[in-house]
Amino acid sequence: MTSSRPRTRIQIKNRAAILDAGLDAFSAHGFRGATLDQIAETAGMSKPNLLYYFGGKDAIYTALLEQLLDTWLDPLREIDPDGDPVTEILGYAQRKLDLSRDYPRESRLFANEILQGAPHIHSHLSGDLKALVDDIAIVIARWADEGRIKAVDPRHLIFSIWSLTQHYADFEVQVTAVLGHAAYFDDAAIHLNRMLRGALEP
Amino acid sequence: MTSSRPRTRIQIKNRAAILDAGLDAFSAHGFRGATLDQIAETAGMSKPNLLYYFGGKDAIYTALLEQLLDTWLDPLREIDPDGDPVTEILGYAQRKLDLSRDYPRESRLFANEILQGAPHIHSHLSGDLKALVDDIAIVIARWADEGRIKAVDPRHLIFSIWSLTQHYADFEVQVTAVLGHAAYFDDAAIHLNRMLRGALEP
DNA sequence: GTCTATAGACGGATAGAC
DNA sequence: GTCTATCCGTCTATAGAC
Repeated sequence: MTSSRPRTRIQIKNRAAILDAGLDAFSAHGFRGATLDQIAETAGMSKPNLLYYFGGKDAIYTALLEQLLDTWLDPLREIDPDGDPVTEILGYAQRKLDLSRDYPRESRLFANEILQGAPHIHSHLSGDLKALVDDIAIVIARWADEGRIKAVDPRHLIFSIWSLTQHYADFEVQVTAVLGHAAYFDDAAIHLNRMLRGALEP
Repeated sequence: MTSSRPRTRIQIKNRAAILDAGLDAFSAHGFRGATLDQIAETAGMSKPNLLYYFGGKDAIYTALLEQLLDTWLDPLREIDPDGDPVTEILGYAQRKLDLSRDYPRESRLFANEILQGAPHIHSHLSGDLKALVDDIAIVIARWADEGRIKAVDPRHLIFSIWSLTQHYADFEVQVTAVLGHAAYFDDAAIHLNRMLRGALEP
């Protein structure tokens, strides 16, 4: 454990408020662009009080990233090697799209971190993430070999699903501006389903 | 004109050095995360000297964005409404992928700006960009109506091409970490070609 | 055109009273 | 646990010599 466990109700409540405010700030401005003043104000407490709960700016950011990485890859782990290939891949894409709709701030936090060179999580990318992708890539390659989906580069297919789905959270401002309205996730789901089906079904 | 034209050779050279250094900094850290010290050092001059050429941090950033927006949409404008639909769309995707390969910093500059809410270019998105996408969407819709490509949501197809191609510049660190190597653009081109062909050909 | 020096605001973090 | 006051470093930008 890097930090002591919260015990009292007020500790739990304040830590949660800080993390939520931090997510607002870091996802909107990146690590260097966010300020403790801003986070403290959003969380409804003074800056020294905020620093009573977290050792510093870095500690808040790190806690958010760890929390995120812990759950961000779950949809990928849920792919069933024994399931129907098209169903499994489309289901994965849908779960990722759901994440973009339900947790856009988390998506943008992650995007900011990667965009700026992933200084805090580089080892995670070439460690856990690479290992997991390698595993799934074997499954997808087998499906292609068996002719159950079209020939496809497994890793680039995964990149495609990441980019297609995360785009709706990370570039939300642009999507909304171009469409002229904000409620686009149902249309996006239909579109992605059709596109991926066309690209994958033999 | 918002700024006086550079005249002497040394002015041209210094302004170019500043813009290049600014592109480095802003694309890597976002607007608020980048510093003038960093830009001045990369450009090889003192901070006051840098400010002799540009009015301030904002002026450098704005100049970079204007320069970028001016050329960023050219590949989209090159789509020929009278050409072969699949060829035109795949050609567009390839041109966008070339941009990600040849101008990754510009892609990340744009991504940072959008990710952080597009404060400097919001009017451009709902103005010029929306108008251009609306035009192309009509062409793509006609192609679909004529049965020359599969039924597809034109605007979401454009989003898909943007996300698929820009991902290779914006998430370069992650792509490299997962693949274990850096020279992936040829593979990406083959993959995108196959995927889009499968998704589009009737 | 380029520099040193510095103003003035803001950033993260701490001291110490309550 | 929470606050006010404050330290100190960094940031953008300017003054003014050369």
